[in-house]
Parts: sequence; C-alpha cells; structure tokens
Amino acid sequence: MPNVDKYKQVVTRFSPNPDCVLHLGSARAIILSHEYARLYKGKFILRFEDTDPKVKKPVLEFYNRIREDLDWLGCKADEEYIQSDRLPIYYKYAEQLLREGNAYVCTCPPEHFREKSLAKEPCDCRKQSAEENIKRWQRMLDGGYGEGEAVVRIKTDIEHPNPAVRDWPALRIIDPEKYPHPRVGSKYRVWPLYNIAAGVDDYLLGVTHIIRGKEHLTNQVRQEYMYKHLGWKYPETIHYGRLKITGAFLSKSKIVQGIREGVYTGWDDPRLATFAALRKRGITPEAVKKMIIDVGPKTADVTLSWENLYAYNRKILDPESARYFFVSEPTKLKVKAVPKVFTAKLPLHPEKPEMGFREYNVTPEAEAAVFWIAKRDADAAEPGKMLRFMELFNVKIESLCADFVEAMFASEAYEDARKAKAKLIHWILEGTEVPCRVVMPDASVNDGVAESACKKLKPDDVIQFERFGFVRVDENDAELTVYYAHK
RNA sequence: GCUCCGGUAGUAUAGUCCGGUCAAGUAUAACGGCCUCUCGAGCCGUGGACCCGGGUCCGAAUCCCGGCCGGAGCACCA
Repeated sequence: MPNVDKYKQVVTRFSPNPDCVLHLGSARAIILSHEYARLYKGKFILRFEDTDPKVKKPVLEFYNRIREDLDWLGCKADEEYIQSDRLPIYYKYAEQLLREGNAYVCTCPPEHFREKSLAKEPCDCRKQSAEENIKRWQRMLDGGYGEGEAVVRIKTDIEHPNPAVRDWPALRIIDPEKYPHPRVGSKYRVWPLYNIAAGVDDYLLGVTHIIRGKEHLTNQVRQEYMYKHLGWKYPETIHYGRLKITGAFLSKSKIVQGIREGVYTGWDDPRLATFAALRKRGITPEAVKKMIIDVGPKTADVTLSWENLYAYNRKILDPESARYFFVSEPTKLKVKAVPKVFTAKLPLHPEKPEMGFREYNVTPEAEAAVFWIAKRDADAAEPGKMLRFMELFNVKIESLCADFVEAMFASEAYEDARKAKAKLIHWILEGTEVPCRVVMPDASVNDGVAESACKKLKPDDVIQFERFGFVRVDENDAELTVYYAHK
C-alpha cells in the first residue's frame, strides 16, 4: 500500500449505504480495507452512509445485517459511525465554506445550472457575497426553500475539463414530511451529498487510506477542491475495478427488485451472491477472503467464476468435513443370499481415522436385504456386472425391474471388486434412512435419503455427501435440510 | 459526445514503475497417468497467454505513438 510510513497509524474504512445486504461486489472494499488495517496494525472503521432518505432510502434492518456480514467475514470494525447522526458536523463545515467564499447557495433550476456549466460559465449565484450566502443558507435550514429550490455548491474550477467536477453540489433539500429518515425521522430537511459527507468524515476520522471502486475516481477530484478550501490533505487512495462473477449479477437494485417480486426466497437465496447466501451454502469466509486477497486491488475489472470460489472453499472444507452417505432419487436394490451378519465400519474421513466412524449392521433376510441406492447408480447397473457397496460387500446384478434392482450376494473382499473393476457405490439400508432435501445452487430441490448417522448433525455443520458434494446443514428435525455448496 | 482508467492462457494473478536473468512464473479449470473402499483429496505429467500496428533500442510484456476492445464517471445517488 502506498505511503504507509507517512502516517503514524493506518486508518481504513468501509462505508456502505444500508439500503441492501452486502454481496460479493463489496468484498474487495471490505476485505482489502480490513486486511491492510490489520497488516499495518491500524484501525478499520465502519461508516454507514445513509444521507439520502429519498432516492437511496436506508432500511433499518440492513444496518444490522451489514454488521453481521462483516462479523461473518471476520472483518469486525474497530469503530463505527453513522452519518445520519452527524448532520450538525456537515452543517458546520458547509457554513465555514460559505463564510469563506468557497461555496455558495445556488437557487438556479438544475437545467439552468447544467447549461451554464456545460458552457463553462458561472451562474449568477456564484458571485454573490458571503453574507448573502449565509442568509440563503439560513433560509434553506428554516424551510424557506422547497425541495429542489436551493443547493449548496462547492466552488471548483468552472472551466475544469470534466463538467462533472465544476461547482459540484454538496447539500440539498429533502422534504422531511414526505421522506422521513428511518433513523432520525423528520428532524432534518437539508441533507449532505456523498462528497461533502464522505470527504469531511474521512478527514475528521483520520482515514489515511481510502480503498474504493474506481467509480469514485472523479469524486476524488471533486473532493480535493474542498480539501484545498479547508486546508486539508487528501488521504491516499486505491481505486479497484469492478468485480463480477459469471452467472450472478452483483447489482443491489436487481437483488432488491427480485426479492420484492418474489423471484427470490430471501436475501440468502442460493442463486444470489450475497454474503448471506454464501453463508447458507457453506461457503467459508476464509475462502472468500483468500480469493479477494489473491485478486488484489487492480483497476482492471475482474470476472471471477464460481469454480474459482469453490476451489478455494474445497481446499478449506476437504480436510475438515465429515463424510456421510446421501442417496439422491432413492431406488431399491434387493440383495439375495446374504450369508451372515456384516458390520460396515465407515470412517468419517478417509484420511483421518481419528475423526471416528459410523457403523451399520446388515443381517441376512429370508427374502432379501433391501438397500437404497442412487437412481444414477441404478440406471448404470447391468445384469451380470458386479457392484461394490463401499466398506460392506460385493453384489452381482441379476435383473432390473421397473422400481427396483435385484442382485445376489457375491463376495466380501474389496480385492474382488478391484479385480472385477466393479463400481464403488454408496448405500443406505432400508428402514434406517432419514429423509433429506438438498437445496441446490439454482434453488431447485434434490430429494433423497441420508444415512441415519446424519440425525446427530447440527445446523451450520458442513459435511461432504460422498460422491455427491459438500453441503451445509440448515435444519435437522423430522427431515434433514441441507444446502449444496459444490462438488 | 466529453473526461478518466484499463487490456498477460478458459478464469484469476506474478512480471510492467527501474527494458535483457521472461522462448513469461503461480493458482484454478481442462486433458493423461499414479494413488485411493467417494465421481473428493493427494501425487506426477501435458497443452494453453503478453489486444493489434508502427517506433526507439544491440535487446520491448515492460518505454513512445496510433488504432481496436473493455470499463467507469459526466445525478440536488452512494
């Protein structure tokens, strides 16, 4: 990070608008800000930018959801500020700028100012005296102007090559009765805009390094004029490019719209790339973090693929996750002539016997022992072929019926199966199964049965269903509900 | 249209500031093999990239110019 030595303590911040939950698109700002703060033993600030009760109206529930998302990511803030608590502070600096002739209250209709500005000409309000500006400012505060009738502008360079920089607006009027703020109600009618609020706060809170999207590049240019007026030094900035993930959109408005229309089940719908959804699916915060750190802060846009995230996650999950059997689309397989009682001792993890085992007894039945196997395995079965029931025994397929497969006990030894190149399949003894529904990433549901050892699983456990994939336990009562993460 | 960014294998990233050691490293995905009582993991191997065109130079992914492509901003949004 640039110029770290220039500061006695590195201070970074993440400043979301609480108008939606957080998603992968914000991950760069959060994780890089947090990690750099930690790396340099600095401070990481969370600042809610909720100064638009009209167009980007904040919603109360999101303040907390954002805090939760940050905690989940392991990026807990050292300090927290909420801009809607700080209006008097912005007023104070607005007044100073007005008094010192570095800002003015503009009462031109927006279109009129636009025309003038595009022609590199100042509007009439620009040249009025500081006294007049203060008078107008009072009038803004007192309700003498209606919405859209007056705005405080910061003087920049009216001939700046980028028209967006010319005398930008800093505070505007929002009708407090029509658009009350969810936190402070109708207390204020003059609200600061992004550049004055963020600019003043970054200075006051001692932010040394701003890490934000490159869409803020011109905001830096704008704010630098204000900093100059105030005699402040602008912090170091890092502007990173947009992060996209193939197959998912990272647009707040689309997420909000989809939820309102009922397309999605909630903020944690598995189709979304919100942190809530990732959490529900068993994607670990460590995986997200590692990925974002590897991507780094470059200005070029990046398009990640889900596979990348899965690879990071698998690396974390694989050594830790217990293994269980899940039979998707269960089909019956009957095994005749089981000669004796067999006990299958299945390790919870193939490389870690210390994690323990689960055991099942299979006893000879008069007619046949009945198992559940996955439809996929049943479909692949051919009469005469051998199948290996993992850690149990080998069977020989005899016939395929409409709703079950008939087989004959063949042998016990694993080596037999190897020699015959038999397929290894997982199985569940009929009568011991627990119903299980797997919610897939596309929100479809895969119904099946899980082995009885799954009864003791608790919500948030992340396990691997062998030959199926990693899943996170969501609910476990009469029925087991899990969310699919990835293979 | 105007003002800024950026462009290395399928994806992401290292190298670019301070030209040579880069006939370009790494991860992941793909493919082949080994191992394994999971279609997971692990191990070994293979293929795969400097946007294009000029210029400077003994030498350019790296510097300069032009083009093409992509992105962002141009709000009384953040």
